[in-house]
Amino acid sequence: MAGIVVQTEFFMRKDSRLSRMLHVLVHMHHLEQAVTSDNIAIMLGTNPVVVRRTMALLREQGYVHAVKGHGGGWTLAKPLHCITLLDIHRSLSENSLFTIALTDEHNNCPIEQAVNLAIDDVLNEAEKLVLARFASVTLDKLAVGYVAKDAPWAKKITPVVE
Amino acid sequence: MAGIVVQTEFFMRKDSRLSRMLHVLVHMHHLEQAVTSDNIAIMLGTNPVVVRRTMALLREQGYVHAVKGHGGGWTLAKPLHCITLLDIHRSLSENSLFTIALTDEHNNCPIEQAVNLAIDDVLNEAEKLVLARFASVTLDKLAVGYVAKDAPWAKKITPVVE
DNA sequence: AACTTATGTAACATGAAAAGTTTCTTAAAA
DNA sequence: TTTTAAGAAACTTTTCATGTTACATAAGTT
Repeated sequence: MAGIVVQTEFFMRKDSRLSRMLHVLVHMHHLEQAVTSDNIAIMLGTNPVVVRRTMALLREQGYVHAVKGHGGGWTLAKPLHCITLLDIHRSLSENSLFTIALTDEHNNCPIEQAVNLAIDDVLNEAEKLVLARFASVTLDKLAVGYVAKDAPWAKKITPVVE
Repeated sequence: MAGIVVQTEFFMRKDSRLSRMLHVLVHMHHLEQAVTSDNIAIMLGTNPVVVRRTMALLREQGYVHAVKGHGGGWTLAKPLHCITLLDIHRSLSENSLFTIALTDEHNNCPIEQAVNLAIDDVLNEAEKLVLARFASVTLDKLAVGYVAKDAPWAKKITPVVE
């Protein structure tokens, strides 16, 4: 974040985990019960192992809670208004926000330094803006008044008979 | 750039072409003679075919000129003060600046829409900032008073004997 | 004309990390 | 004991800038 970030030979694919996890967290809030990795996977059109892997990063930071066994699954560990986009973003990745990489082929070339500095200045400012904006949005602002208990990925709720 | 950019399943590695090409263009200005792809490749620590492939994108936009055959090579087609960082950036890529991708797993889910809109708002504003800054920097501002005629990648200049 | 130098281009291989998958272990409730 | 669920290890897949090999084309030199 400070100075010239050198990332030659460092590659990164597009990362949709932020979008996916925010989506999941808001649905968890509406459901108000534990959701299994299998159900989340169906919801996201992916695999439960992918879900566990990604959710584990949120668990490590204390935003969700996991319970094993029958009736277990994932629950929110904090109310949505206590979680920001930045919290989730930071939990998921420490990588650069940008697809633009600088070079360090010639550490002593003043032209390369001038080029990298010019690019880095711009990207650092843009990153600051993104992080500040992310910090200003709490997840409850994404929670529209919607409950999808009947959606195909929603956990089947055993009807209370009689 | 407008609305929600949907890019599930679209991946992207880090791209150092902007940094590399700016570096090359400024050096070309200082050298004031045609530079071969081989020499640029040595300068960048890469392959002449990679150089041709990338430089060709700049040639298509009229920023550099290529001459085949003996004594040929690459030259600037415009003075540095007529080229901006944005010009080069646009010549090289139409891809997203960001490593963050949105999802479109559920086009009709208002939560996904709210999530994507929140992220997209932030990224769009950051992108505007980056492009505006890139547009404001002309390459002559990167051209420090440096000439590296003796650098290993610099074209050997036949000394004028007597 | 033959040779040399250079770009142009096609057709491959490579590398990194998220994503996807398979298989197994562990824990907890029924 | 069986079922349900997370946890985890060990893979494969995917994308695209990058790297590489090989050959065609063009232009100056001898």
